[in-house]
Amino acid sequence: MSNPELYTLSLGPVLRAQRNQKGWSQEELAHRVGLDRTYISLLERGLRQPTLGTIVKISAALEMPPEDFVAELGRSYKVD
Amino acid sequence: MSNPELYTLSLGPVLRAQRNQKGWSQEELAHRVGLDRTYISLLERGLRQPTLGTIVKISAALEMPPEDFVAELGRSYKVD
DNA sequence: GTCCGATGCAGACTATAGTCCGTAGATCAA
DNA sequence: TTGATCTACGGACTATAGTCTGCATCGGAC
Repeated sequence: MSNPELYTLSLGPVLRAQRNQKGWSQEELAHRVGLDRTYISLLERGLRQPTLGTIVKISAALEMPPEDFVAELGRSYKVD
Repeated sequence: MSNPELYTLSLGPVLRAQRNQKGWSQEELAHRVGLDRTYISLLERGLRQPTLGTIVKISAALEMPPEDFVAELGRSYKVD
């Protein structure tokens, strides 16, 4: 896990795509999920690794199964 | 999210079941995943909320798709 | 009885998730 | 041009993920 900017790269784009599809701003999504607006920004840019609970809350707000996020992440995840 | 001991309840048992199925001790799993033994114990007892990266690493060690963990979690997760 | 591998658990610690300010630049409408 | 909305980003902060050490307990082997 040497480069924290690489191994969450896929989550951000998926999150952003889903959010845009709903036509929501980062602020609107943040409000619906109960997170901070700047944190959504961090997630979309792949600068934060959310906890499982956060993923579940976000996906609930987006009406998207949480497994989809994880499936995306797993796809680009490199172990060392 | 008032009670942190409740909303991760399902992950622990799943993790423990998978580990036992492999016939591994907590220490052996911890070593394979690259985590601390006591932390595996905390996870199995539902006292910690792992990050996505941690889930992916654990499921990789268990040769189990990470989506399965999340599916289990989502099933018992309560919003508020 | 003792020994040993496995687990629970406590405390003190470090790393990072997540919050809360504020500012700046881009875009678009009036 | 001005104003409004959206997003990137910084800094300082709080909450919690994850480590490390050590000790207690429980079973099973002997």
